[in-house]
Amino acid sequence: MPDSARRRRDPEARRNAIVLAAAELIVEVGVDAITHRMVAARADVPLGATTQYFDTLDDLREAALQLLVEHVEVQMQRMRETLAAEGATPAAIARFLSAAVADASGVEADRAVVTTAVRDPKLRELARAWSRDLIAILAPEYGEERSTAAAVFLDGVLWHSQINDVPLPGHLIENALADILGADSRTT
Amino acid sequence: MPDSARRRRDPEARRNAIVLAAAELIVEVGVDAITHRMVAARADVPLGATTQYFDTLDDLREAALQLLVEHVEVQMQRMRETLAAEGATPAAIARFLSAAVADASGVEADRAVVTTAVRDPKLRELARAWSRDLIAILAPEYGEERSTAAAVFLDGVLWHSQINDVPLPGHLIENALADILGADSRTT
Amino acid sequence: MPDSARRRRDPEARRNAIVLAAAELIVEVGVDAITHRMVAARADVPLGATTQYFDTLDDLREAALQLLVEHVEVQMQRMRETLAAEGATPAAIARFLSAAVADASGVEADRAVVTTAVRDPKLRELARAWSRDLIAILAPEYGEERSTAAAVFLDGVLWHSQINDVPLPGHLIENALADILGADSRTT
Amino acid sequence: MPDSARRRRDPEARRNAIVLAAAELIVEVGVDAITHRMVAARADVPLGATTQYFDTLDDLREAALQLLVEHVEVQMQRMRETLAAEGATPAAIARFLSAAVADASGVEADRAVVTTAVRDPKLRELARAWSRDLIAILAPEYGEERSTAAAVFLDGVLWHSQINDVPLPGHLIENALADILGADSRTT
DNA sequence: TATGAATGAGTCTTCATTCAT
DNA sequence: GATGAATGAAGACTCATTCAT
Repeated sequence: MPDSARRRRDPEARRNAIVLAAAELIVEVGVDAITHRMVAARADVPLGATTQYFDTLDDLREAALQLLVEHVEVQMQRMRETLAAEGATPAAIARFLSAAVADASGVEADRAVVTTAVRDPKLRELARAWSRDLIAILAPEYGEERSTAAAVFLDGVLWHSQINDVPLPGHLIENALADILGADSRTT
Repeated sequence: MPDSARRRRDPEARRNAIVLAAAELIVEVGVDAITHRMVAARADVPLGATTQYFDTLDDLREAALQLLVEHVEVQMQRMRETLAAEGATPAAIARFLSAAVADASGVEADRAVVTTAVRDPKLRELARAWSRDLIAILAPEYGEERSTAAAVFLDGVLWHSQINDVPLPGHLIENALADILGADSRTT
Repeated sequence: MPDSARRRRDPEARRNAIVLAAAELIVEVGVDAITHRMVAARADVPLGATTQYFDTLDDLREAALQLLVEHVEVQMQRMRETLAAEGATPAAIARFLSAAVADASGVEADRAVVTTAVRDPKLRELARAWSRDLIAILAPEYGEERSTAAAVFLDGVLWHSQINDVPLPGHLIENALADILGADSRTT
Repeated sequence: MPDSARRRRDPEARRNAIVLAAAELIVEVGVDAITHRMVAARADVPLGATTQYFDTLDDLREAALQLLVEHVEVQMQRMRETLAAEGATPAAIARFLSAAVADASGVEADRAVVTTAVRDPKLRELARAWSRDLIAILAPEYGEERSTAAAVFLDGVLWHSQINDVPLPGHLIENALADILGADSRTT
C-alpha cells in the first residue's frame, strides 16, 4: 500500500477512462470546447496522462468521437435486430424510437456526432451511411421514397428531443410513421 | 435629418458590420471558435472596434446569434405569409421549404442556432417557439398532432440538407407532408 | 505619473530591445537555448511582448541573427574602408584584426553566426559571401589562391580568440599574413 | 573467461550504442537539441535504457562529447604518427589534412566539440591542449610563432570545410603552410 | 472616440525524470 | 536489471481584455 501519488498501472483502463471522459465532455460542452485539463479532471488522471495516450488533442477528439459513433452504431444494430424480430412496422419503430429517445446518452451521442458531422467529412459520410442503412431496412417493404421520408422524420424526432423537455408522445411518432410509410395503423 | 458626413464613421453601420461578421463566422467555424481578431478581420475593422461595441466576446456572440435568430424569424414570417396567401397545403409548404433549403445561408443560420440552442436555454426557448408558431399555423386545419409531426419532419429536412449534398426531392417532401397532415395530394 | 504596471508605448524601441536581448542571449547560450521567457527577462518586458512582436520564436531568432549579421557586416564594411584607406597590407590587416578581436562582442557575433550557419543554409550563404568579399579585396593584389588562404587564416584567428584567453600577438598575425600573401614585411 | 551468453544483454555494448547515438545526434542537431527519446530511437534501445546508464541527460551529453573528443584525439594521434613517419613537412601536413577534411565525421566531431568548447571550460581546455600538441610537434623545426600560426590556419581550414561545399584544394593548403612555416616548397 | 499596443492567464505539447512492474 | 508508464514542470503560442494615446 504505497503512499506514492503514482497510480497503479493499467494503460488500457486509463486510455479508456480518458476517451470516455472526453466523449462525455464533447456531449456536454461541444467538440471545440474540450481541453486537456478538462478531460484530465473528468477522468481523474494527471494532465500528462492525456498527452501520454494521445499525441494531440485532435487525436483524442477523434478517439472520443469514435466512441460516440460506436455508441450510435450499437443503437443502430439494436434497432436492426428489433425490426428484424418484430417486423419493421410503424408501431415497432415508434416503440423502439421512444425507448431510444428516453435514453439521454444515446440521443446526445447521436446529436453530438451529427453536429460535428456538419464540418467533418468523415463523420458526415458516417451519418449518411446510417441514414442509408435505415432506408435499406425499410425500402423492401415501403419503397425508397417513403423510407427516406421516414428516416428524415426520425432525424426530426431526435432533434426535437434535444430541444424539448417533454418527449413526443409515442402515438404521435407511430401515427406519423404509419402515414409516411403508407401503412394503415393509426391509433389514438 | 443632417446631411453632413453621416455615412463616414457611422457607428451603427460599424456595429452591424461586426455583428454580421461574427454571425458569418459562427456559421462557418462554430460559436466556440470565433475570436475578436477573426471577427475584426472579417468585418474589416480594427481590433479595438470589436471591444468598443461589445464589452465581452460573449456579448458579441450573443448579438451575432441574435442576428441569426432574426434571419430565421424572417424566414418564419415569410413562410407564414406564403401559407396565408397560398393556403397551408402540403404542396405550398413543400415548395417553400425546397426554396428555403436551397438558400444555404438560411439553413445554416437555423442549424447554427439550433445547435447552440442545445446548450443555451434562451435560444432553446426560441427554437421551441418557432415550432409552436408553425404548429399554430397548421393546427386549425390539420389538428395538433399532425401539425406537430409535420414540424418535426421539417426539422428533419433541415438537418438532412446539412449532412447531404443532394437535396431531398420536392415531391418527397410534399408527399410526406401530405401523408403526415392527412391530406390527399400524393404526387410522383 | 501613473502607477499602472503598463509601460509607456514605444513599439519600435520595444521591438529593438527584444531583438537585442535575443541576440545577446544567442551569443551567450546558443541559438537553440533561448526561450521566450529568457528573452523577456533580459529585455525587461513582459512575456507577452515577445510574442506580440514576433509570431514565433523562430521569427524572433531570425531577427536576432539578422542583428548579429548586421553587426558582422558593419565590421566587414569598416575593414573594407580601412584597407581601402591604408592599403591591404598584411600590417594593416593585422592591425585591424587585432583591434577587431579585442572587441569581444564583434567576434562573438561572428562566431554565433558561423556556428549557426553550419545548419542554416541562408546563413551559410552569407558566411560564404563574407569570405568571397574579403578574397575579392585581396585578390587583385595577391592573387586568388593566396587571398583565399589569408581568408581561411583569418577565420582561424577568429576561432582562436574564442577558445583562448590570451589573444594572438599582432606580429604573429602580421607575419603569417605576410607569408601567406607572399608579401615581404616580416617583423619581430 | 566465461563463454556463457555474454553478447546477449551486454550492458557494455548497450551503453556504447547509447553514447554513440547521442554523439551522432549532437553532431547532427546540436548539443542542446538532443533528448532521451531521440537517443533511444537512434540507438534502437528502449527509452528506459537511456536513463538506466546515465543518471541525467547532462551525464549522457557529457559522455557523448567525451566520445567525440576521443574521435578527435585519435585523429590527432594519427597525425602525430604520420608526421613522425613522413616528417612534418607542409606537404605531409597538407596531405593529412586534406584526407582528414574529406572524412566528414571527423571534421564534424571536431566542429561539434569546438562549438561546445566555447561555453564549456573543460572542453575549452581540451581544445587548447590539441593546439598546444600540434604546436609542440612543429615548434622544434619551425619555431613557436610559425607553428602557432600554422595551427591557427588549420583551424581555419576546418571551419572552411564546414561552411563550404567544395573543399580547399590541397595545393592551397600546402602552399599556405609552406609560407606560414617558412619552408620553401611552393607548388601549383 | 478609435485604435492597437500591452499583459498575463490559459492552452497544447514535449520531455526529463521517477518508479511500478 | 530492464522497461515503459506516469507525472508535472516548463516551453511556445493565442487571445480576451485593458488602457495609453
